[in-house]
Amino acid sequence: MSKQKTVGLPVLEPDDAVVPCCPPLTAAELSAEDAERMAAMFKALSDPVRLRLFSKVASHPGGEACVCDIADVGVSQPTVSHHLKKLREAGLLTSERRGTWVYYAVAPSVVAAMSATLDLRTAT
Amino acid sequence: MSKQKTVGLPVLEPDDAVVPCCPPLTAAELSAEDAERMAAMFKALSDPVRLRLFSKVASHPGGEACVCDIADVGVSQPTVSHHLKKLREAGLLTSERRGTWVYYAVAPSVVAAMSATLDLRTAT
DNA sequence: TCACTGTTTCGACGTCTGTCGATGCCCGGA
DNA sequence: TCCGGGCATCGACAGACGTCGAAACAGTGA
Repeated sequence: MSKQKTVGLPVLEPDDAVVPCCPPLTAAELSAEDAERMAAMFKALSDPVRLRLFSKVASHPGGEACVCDIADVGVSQPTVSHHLKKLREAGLLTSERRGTWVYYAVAPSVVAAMSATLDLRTAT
Repeated sequence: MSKQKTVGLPVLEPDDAVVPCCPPLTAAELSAEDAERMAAMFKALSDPVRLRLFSKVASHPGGEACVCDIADVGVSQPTVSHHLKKLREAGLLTSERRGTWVYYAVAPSVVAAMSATLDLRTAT
């Protein structure tokens, strides 16, 4: 819980992350743990500012963008950084520092999992 | 802020509802208004209890269930009712009273729209 | 080395949200 | 008509969340 000040940016290891959690909601009742995990992902997108930030990253060529390119969403930069951190912690974005700038990119597998979870195709 | 219309709760007409809001997040930046609307839908699923309730309804045969069948999620009944109301207001569920019991059903179009919004297939 | 810029972290504040018990409304059965 | 059960609403409270300014950190260029 306490990432002190040792590393600049952990970037969230792919195998330690949030990935495998998403049976379709129609398949069976979610367990309490799965519900907790899924809710955290939806919560990450439950804020307009975060949604716009995510959209800006996702719609950028290559699915990645510099903070400086997306920071204009009507709130202060500390707030932007705060929201990007939330998206990172939810596993929806990854970050990478390249010289002066930090680039954020979508984590396709996690987003695809969310989409699949909402897939209602079950009975035909 | 901007919550003034309060939708009595009458089942939410299909054409007056929350439906058409969801371009894929990769297609273009969300406008502030669209972001607001989408965020509201994600927020409805951003709570573990709501997610379990929704899952219970969605996984029931026919995609509908009586409140009495799904109310066991570890919180009090007023709380269950409160969460179902939230899901209803977000357009994800519809409710219908049948005699003594109230049945909730998923609104497939709205859920499908959310799923489509998260679809990352775009650039290739 | 220093100065400058981009980004994150910190601390604080007001608001929103989930939760509960108590209460009220609606319906079916006696 | 009254009673009883299912569900919604009300009012209140603690905790979480979004927001900001100030400050710290990281890299570049001179």
